[in-house]
Amino acid sequence: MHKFDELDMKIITELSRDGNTSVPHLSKKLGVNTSVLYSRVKRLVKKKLIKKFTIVVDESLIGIGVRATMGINRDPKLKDQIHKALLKTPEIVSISEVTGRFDILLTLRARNLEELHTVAIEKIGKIEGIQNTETFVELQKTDKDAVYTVTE
Amino acid sequence: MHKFDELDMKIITELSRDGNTSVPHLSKKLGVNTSVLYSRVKRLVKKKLIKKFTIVVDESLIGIGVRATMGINRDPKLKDQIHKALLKTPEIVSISEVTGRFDILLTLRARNLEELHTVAIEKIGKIEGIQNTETFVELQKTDKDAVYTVTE
DNA sequence: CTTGAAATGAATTGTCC
DNA sequence: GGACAATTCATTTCAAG
Repeated sequence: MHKFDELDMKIITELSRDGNTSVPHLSKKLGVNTSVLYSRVKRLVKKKLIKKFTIVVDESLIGIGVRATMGINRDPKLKDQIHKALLKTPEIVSISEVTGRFDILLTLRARNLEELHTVAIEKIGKIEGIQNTETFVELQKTDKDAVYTVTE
Repeated sequence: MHKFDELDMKIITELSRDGNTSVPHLSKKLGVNTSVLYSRVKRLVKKKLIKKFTIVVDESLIGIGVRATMGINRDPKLKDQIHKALLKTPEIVSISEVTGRFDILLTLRARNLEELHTVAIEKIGKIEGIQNTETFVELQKTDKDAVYTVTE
């Protein structure tokens, strides 16, 4: 995979930090011509290295006070219908099938611990085929800024 | 917290989906005046409900073949220095302190299983005060689009 | 306070080197 | 890939409802 070079990595690193900078501004920062940067960004979007532009929302400001990860074991025969049921649960943010002690790891958000508890017991715990759940309530989270480099 | 209304929620939902739409375009979609939308977006950024604009990168295209979650138990006395050591490990994407069976959940990325294994054993496992680790390799992940609504 | 439109300024595209 | 000119678009401002 030699499709992307160092400049591409710099572009996605910068856009990860601030996806709203204008191309002319970024071109000055990176010391490349604006025309070049326009075609690069367009290419990165076209090749899907940039999947999408988005925003990061501070959910604590709109009443989301609790985030948690939940480990789940399930009946393998009911895999698909469980996945569908999880998709329908609005408090679930992501669903990962994993190796190891659990079959699935979920990321959840809720207004408070009580609501989280209700979701865990009343909604997720009652999905047919879910054998046991274990909840890890997030106390503090640190996200790192992604820095991309050429690796191959 | 009655600071944000339905229009604000629509704005952040749309910008989550596409953080690159122009304000005039969005104003047509939402049926509100551009002037209104300009002041709204500015306010949302100022109030930090929109933490930042960013991009989503498809890491599989640049050689990141494996993602995993790792549960860790640690010596509580060495909490801070462990956190620092984890911050320095480039393969670690996020660090969450949690309740339950583990003290910390990490998100990791690596080029392949071998590299993940090396990071787990040689880097993370050798940090002083880390008592045991358990790795959950991601086989398949589903992320949901966030949809924000007024909740209070 | 809200809307819309006009004026400004900046971003984007295309062309040529 | 780089420079520039032509164009299009976003943004601010202002005036009227």
